[in-house]
Amino acid sequence: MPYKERDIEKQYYTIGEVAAQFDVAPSLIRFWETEFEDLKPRKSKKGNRLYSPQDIETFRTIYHLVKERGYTIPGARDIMKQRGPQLKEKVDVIHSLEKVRNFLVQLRKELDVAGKQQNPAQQPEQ
Amino acid sequence: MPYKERDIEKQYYTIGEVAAQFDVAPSLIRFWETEFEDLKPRKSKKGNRLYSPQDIETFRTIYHLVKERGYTIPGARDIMKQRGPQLKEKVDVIHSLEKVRNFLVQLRKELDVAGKQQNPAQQPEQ
DNA sequence: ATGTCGCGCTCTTTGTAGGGCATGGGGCGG
DNA sequence: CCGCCCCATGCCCTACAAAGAGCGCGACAT
Repeated sequence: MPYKERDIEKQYYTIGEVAAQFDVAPSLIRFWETEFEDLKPRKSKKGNRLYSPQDIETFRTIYHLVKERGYTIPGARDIMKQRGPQLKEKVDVIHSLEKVRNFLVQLRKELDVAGKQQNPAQQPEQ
Repeated sequence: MPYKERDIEKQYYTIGEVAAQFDVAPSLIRFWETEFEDLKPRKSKKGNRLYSPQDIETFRTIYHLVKERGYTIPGARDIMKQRGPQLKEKVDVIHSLEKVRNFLVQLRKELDVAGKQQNPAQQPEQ
């Protein structure tokens, strides 16, 4: 397993928060809910979707397959059935690396403010 | 004469033969030719496509990715650039790590120039 | 031999069904 | 009133298929 990060995670997110986090439209999240069995968030009494951190992970996996790897929706469904656990670890690793990257970017900002004179390092992409 | 000529003929397949072998329409093979750089068969003087065994292998790979694994065409193109589906996923991780490493190397350079600061960086949030 | 007819295969260009969402309307609740 | 709910419908590309035209080769007659 990838290392466990000590995040203070909210228990539930609204669809708007999830949409903002991944920069997608809420309609896309609702649409994927009709396409992927695994993406079934809780709902409040009123009917609003309540996304747990686990739901976010599921969404992230789908997002990775469809938007970053180029699977069709049926193709992504198959992969999630067959190689779900293995795949999840890879996605976790990539996500952890992205967090580290964000941290480093922030760290450099602080160092720039403190030192501020030399040419800034090129920021890693992706 | 029959021996030699038959041998030469077997070096190449027509589009109809390839289509029959994979049970697809010739139009699909031509379309994929416009989408995948690697699928460029020789052409006769007349302009007819001549598929070598290597071309057949290339087509088989594309067929596998698009029809059996469920990749989109852009997704399959990306995979084709690599040297194998499993390798590709490893390469993703390695590539990410290399980017982070390059960033860190550059960051260390900056720290050498800037000298030591006691400004404690915060843990990455999230 | 040689015209020529037709058939099968190919070519390129143009048409199109459906996948993958987005948008708009009407309603509700905090 | 803003944000979310649920539909229904709209709509733009992707991923091919169909249409229309041309070549070449065998058969058959000349």
